[in-house]
Parts: sequence; C-alpha cells; structure tokens
Amino acid sequence: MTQWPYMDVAVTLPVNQSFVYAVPDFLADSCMPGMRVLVPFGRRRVTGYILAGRQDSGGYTAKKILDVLDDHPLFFENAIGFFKWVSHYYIHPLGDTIKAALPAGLDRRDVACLFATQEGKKARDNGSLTPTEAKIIAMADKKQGVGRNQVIKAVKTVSVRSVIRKMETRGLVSVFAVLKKEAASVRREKFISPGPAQPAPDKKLSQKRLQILSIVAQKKEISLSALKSRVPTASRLLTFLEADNLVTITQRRVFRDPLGDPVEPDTPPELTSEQAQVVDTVLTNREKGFVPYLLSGVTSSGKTEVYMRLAADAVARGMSAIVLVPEIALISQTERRFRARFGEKIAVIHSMLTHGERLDQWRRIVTGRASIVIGARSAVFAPVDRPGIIIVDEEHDGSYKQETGLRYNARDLAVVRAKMADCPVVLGSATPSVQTFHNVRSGRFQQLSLHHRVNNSPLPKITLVDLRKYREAKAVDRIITPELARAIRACLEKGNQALIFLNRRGFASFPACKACDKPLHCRYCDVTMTFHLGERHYKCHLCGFCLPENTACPDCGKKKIQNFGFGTEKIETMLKTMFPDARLARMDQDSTTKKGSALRLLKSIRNRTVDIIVGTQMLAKGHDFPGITLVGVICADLSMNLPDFRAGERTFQLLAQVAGRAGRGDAPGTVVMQTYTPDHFTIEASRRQDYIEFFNHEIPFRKALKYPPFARIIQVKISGTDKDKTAQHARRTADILASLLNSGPEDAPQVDILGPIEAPIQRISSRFRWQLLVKSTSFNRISGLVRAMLQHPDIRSLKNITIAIDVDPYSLM
DNA sequence: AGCACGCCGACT
DNA sequence: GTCGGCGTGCTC
Repeated sequence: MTQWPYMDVAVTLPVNQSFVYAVPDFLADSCMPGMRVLVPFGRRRVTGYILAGRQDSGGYTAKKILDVLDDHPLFFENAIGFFKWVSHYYIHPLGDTIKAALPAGLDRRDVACLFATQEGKKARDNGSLTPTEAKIIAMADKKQGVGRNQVIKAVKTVSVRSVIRKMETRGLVSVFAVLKKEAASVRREKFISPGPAQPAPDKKLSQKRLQILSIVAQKKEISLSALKSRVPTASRLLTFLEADNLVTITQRRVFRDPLGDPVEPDTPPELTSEQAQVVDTVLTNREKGFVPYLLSGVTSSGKTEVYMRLAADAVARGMSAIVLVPEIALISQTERRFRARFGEKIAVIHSMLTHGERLDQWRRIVTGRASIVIGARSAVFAPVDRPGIIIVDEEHDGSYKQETGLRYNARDLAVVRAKMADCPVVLGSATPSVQTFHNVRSGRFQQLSLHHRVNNSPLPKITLVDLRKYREAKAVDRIITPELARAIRACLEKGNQALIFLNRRGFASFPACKACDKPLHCRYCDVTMTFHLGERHYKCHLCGFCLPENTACPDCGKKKIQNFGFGTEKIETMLKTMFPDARLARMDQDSTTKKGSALRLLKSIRNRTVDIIVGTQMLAKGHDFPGITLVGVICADLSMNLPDFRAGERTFQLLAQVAGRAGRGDAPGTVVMQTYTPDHFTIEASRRQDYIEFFNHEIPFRKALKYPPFARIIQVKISGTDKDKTAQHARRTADILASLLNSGPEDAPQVDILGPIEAPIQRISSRFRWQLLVKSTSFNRISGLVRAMLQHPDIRSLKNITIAIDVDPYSLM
C-alpha cells in the first residue's frame, strides 16, 4: 500500500473546496480514502472525509490530521466521483453531501460548552445576577454543561453572546470546546466459550453455575445476552467462572439484527413467458454496460420476481445489486420477498432502523458480507464496490425525493450511478412518471412491459360516482354516497374486506367560528387546524401546535368553533354508525405513532380480524392484502387542485395505486371512486388504469407551459422570521438573478425567472416563505446562474434569512 | 458553520 | 476616549 504524506479532505461544513492535511507518522498506516478523520479547522476540530492521498501540500502549510475515526473505509474510492457529481449537480457542499450519503450519527466536532462555576452558582443563589444570567447558570448547572448554541437559542435576549463572554471574564461560567460524541457506534458483545480448566471434583459449584457451564459446554459459544435470557444473573457469576478458567470470555463486534421476524425461505417460481422475456432482454444486453430501462407492468404482474432474477444474476457474476423501494411505514412486500429469496445476502437500509443498526448494515455492505442492498432512497449511496444492477421499484413514488438538506432524487441518482458503474438500471412502475415515460418516448430509455397479471386475475372494475349530484343531499350521503354504501354492504355480505381511502387525516379539517366566520388558523402556520376526536384537540399538521377542544376563537374570543370538513377519523365514525356490526380499523399517521401499532394493524387486516379499514396513502403503498375486494375512494380530486404542475400526475398515480389494492387475491376486485370531476382526464385515466392515456393528455400541457420534461427547473426557497425582510430579500434574490442573466451572452439559451412569489403556504413554524423558479431548457445555464447568485456578496451576507436550493423540485409547495 | 478581524455609534 | 454593535472573509 502506498503511503501518502498528505491527504485531500472534505470537511462537514458548508464550504465547497476540499483541504490538504498532513498525515502524522503514527497514522501513516491507517489513513485511507473513504475513512473519516478528525482535523483541526480554524480553531475548532471537525470531521473530514479522506478523498485521496497526495504527494505535496499544494503550497499550503498543512495542519496534521488529529485522528482517524474508522478502521475500515466507509466508502470505496470509486464512490468519490459520484459524491462530487452529486455535490455539483445539487449545488451542495461536498463534505455535507458525503455526510448525507453516509449513515447518520457519525459526525464528530467541537461544540462550545458552558459550565457553571462554583462562583457562578453562588452568585445565582444570593440573587446578584440578572434574570438572563441566572437562566444561563441554571441551564449549565442542570445539565452539567450545556452547548452554547443551545443557550443562545433558548435565551431570547439579543446579545446573549456578549452576556456569556462577560460572565466568562467574571468567572461565573467557563467555556470549553467539547468533542461531540458519535450517535452511532459499532456494537461489541461478549461471547462465552468453555475454558481450559475442568471443574475440580472436590469443589462444589452452585446450581446456577453448573447450569451456565452446561449451557456453555453444549453451545460451544454463546453470547452474553443469549445466556442472560436463560440465566438472568449470568454476568456476575461469569466473573468467578472466568477467574477459575472454567469459561473464556471474548469480545467481538456484532451486527445488530434489524430484520425482525424471520421470513420463510422461498423457491423461485417458474417465470411466465413475459417475465422470462424481460429478464432475458436485460441479461442479453449486459455486455452493453449502462442501459436504462423502464419496466412497466400492471399491479400483480410479477415485477418483483423479475427484480429478484436480475439481482441473482448480478450476485452470480460476483457483483452487487441495489434495490430501491419507496419509504413506507413498515417493511414492504418487496423487501420481505427479497429476504425470503436471498436471506443473509441482504442488507436493508430504511428509516425504521436506529443509527447503530444502519451503521451495521453499512459495514456489512462495505465489507462485502451483503451483496444485495434493499432500501429507501438513501440506499442509492450504498457502499457497493461493483454494482451489477440497480433497480428502482415504484419509480414514480415521491418519497425518492429528499426534501431537506441535500435535496436529491434517488431515482435520478440511480440512473447516474448506473451510468458511472456502467451497469443496467431498471425503473419499475405500474404508473410510470411523466419524466420516465418521456425518456422512453424520446428513446433514452428502453421499455420492458408486463401486460398480464401472474395468476391471470382480471384487473379491478372501477366505477365513478359523481359527487355533484349529492350537493344538496343530507350530510352522510354527501360523504359516503349510497353507491359506495351499497358496495360496502355487498362486500361485507360476501365476507370480504373493504378499504376506504381518504388522503386526509383527522376528524374535521376546517374548523371555523360560528360567531365571526373566521376559520381556526394555526398560530404559527398559514393553515387551518384539524380537529382530532381521539385526542380531543385541534392540531396543526405542519408544526404540531395544539389547541384544546373547547378553545375560544382567537379572533373574537367566543367559544363558538364549529367543525366543518372531514378526514379519516370522521369517515371511521360515520362507517361505525352505518355498519354497526362490522369490525373497523383506521390506519394513518395518528393511529400508528406507537411503535408496533402499524404492524398490529397490518396483521389484523391480513388475519381478517377487521372488515373495513379506513386510511390515508399509508395504506395505499407497498402492502398486499388478499382479502380486500372493495376499495372506496372518498374524494378522488383532493390533491388535484394544488398549485403545482405535478398535482394531476400525483393524483393519477395515487388513485391508480389505491385501486390496485383491490382484488389481489382470488376474488375479483371492485373500486368505487367518488369525484366532483368525473370527466377530468386524470380521473378518467386512473379509472382505466391507463398511464399512457394520462401521459398523452398531460404532455401537451407540460410542453405549452414549458414544464418538465420540456424544461429544467431550479427552485430557490427564501424563508425568514421577519415578514418584510423575507419579502425584500426574495425580491433582491430575483433582481440579482435577473442582472446576472442580462449580463450573460446574447445567444445563451432562454431562461425564465418566475417570481418571487409567496409560497402556497406562506408561513410554516413562524417562518415566512417565498420562492423563485428558474426555468430553462439548458440545465447548465440555470445551474451556473444559481451558483453565481449564491456567490453574490448580498446573498452571502444574508442574516436570519435562509436560502435553500432545490434542483429538479418534486413539489412546488 | 463559526469565529476573528475590523470599522462605526452611544456610553463610562 | 472605549465598549460593543455587526459586516467581511477565512478556515488546509
């Protein structure tokens, strides 16, 4: 191994360059690209990632690396090019990009901490401090040292910093830089095996000790935790047994098992001729390297089986497979089936894992112990050395887009990564996104299709109910129409299950004051609050702010709030009265907050201990319920009129997805879809489950308005707590962009700057929100423009205003 | 990001 | 005259 005297390091700070550090002698053998290092940066210590070794310091007086934080690289050298691409494309600092790609909880840095001195506590006790000073002492004392930034956030005085500085000179507090510890670490466990000595026959051992010895002798080796579950007092007794050499205790790194209940292994079924053809096409094209595919196939057409064959092929060739699945509440059907097929070869990465579990999965991948990675969007960064195939299931799903920090789209990155690794990438969906299908039409992607359901069961029959004819009807009929009620009754009479879908939770979504007619708004956000019957309070779904049930109107002070509008909770209540004998359950964010409750709900659906299940889109994704023969959609148009060019696309996908839940078992399915706009092409296309029809209608509109896929968009989001200043800066940002645009070359591709406009939700958590859209057919042009704007002195020096860049935004809200 | 350096107003 | 506000620029 070559040893380099210097290293290029990306630090986890919002700076775009990398920095050169010297490798001290004692770390010469342990520094490798892909490892984390602790480096001095300014007068602090921060985490950095080694990008590459280098021979010279490039003219800088390089500081020394303080420590290496890993004993094994966290990523391969060939991933660095990918990280750099991502960082550049999404206009995001490199170090921060790598941090977002790696498992969370691995960042170490100096944090300034305040400690209360004896002096300080005395001064507080005899009351010689100002209220602010006393509060600072209290905070520092209570927690035995507190992060200075926490104090600054908590104390709302303008000059907290100088107050702290003064307190420090007076000796009331001391300030130290404390190295924040990692939230995720490798787990070690003790293992017990038989020792070199045999129990002396003359020495009597207690019953418990003999029991331990017999277990250890029988198992040859057992983990301490496993032993403890049989002998709770084992740890104390073991110290004696070890001292007598009767057992040997060793410590080893272990992987936490996030996989939960084991899955029965399966045997690969025979492929249908369609499936075989699809698999065959991809395998024959292998030698071409990078080929992007769209695998379109109706629900239950066996896409997962195709994915598994392709993954198995990659593994057989000594390569790895990455399988991306949408983020859902629980382990998805896809994940379950992969585990049944591939068992220990699988690593899973999703949001339900703890930091430590994620790190373990990551290490299993990077060390080559797992060769198939299945996970939500962040799995696109999985430390796989040689990807042989990358698969994106349900590629249209919105959860592939990260909406905070590094705002990447894992589906798009999957294609980029496949291109870099020169391997095929398969995007699968029953309802492909407009973007992806456009790529097929324009010849960039190759289409593979599955037209038939595996068991040849018919697609569900979908009927529309025109809600307009019930406008004057009594309340119940307006929400659950007689048509839907009849369908539910028929379904229950046959002993089948019904799924009722409404993409809005809570009991009443539009509480308003009867005295002054004002809707009940959240104090901190620009939305109405939602009444929750279960908790008996009004809640803001954006910031979580709550008001009690009998709250007075904030505008006129009268206790006359009335509940209008409806959500899943209301539907549940109504169904209870309509079908008193049916067993009901509700599945939404509110009913699944407790750990394990989502699993219990899903199990009760599968075991048929509920007859009617009401739920939000949480229910629509990724699960397979063979007993459900009826799907009722309470209001199909809910998401259609949002001010977002993709509102129609999202509505179509959601409706088609929900409808696909019906009739997955042997009995044929029925779908009743209630809508105010039965003639709208989005509704009509979802009724026919025909994404091509939707695409053909949608595409002229996108073209005329120059929206993706005919243009590229970068969204600039400006937010701040001061209403006027935020608006002012939004305008300033637009002006800077406009002047940069005007100073550009005459013949450059056309760019549209839309806005600034206030965001559709003008305020969230007390922050005022503005946005700008930069649009053009040339991505390089708008990317360069936004980059230049961020360099402008007026933008760099913004205070109390946040500017976020969203490249290829998914939602414009 | 965080922190120091450096330049202007209201105070001992 | 200084203390302390915050704009500006740098960190290998």
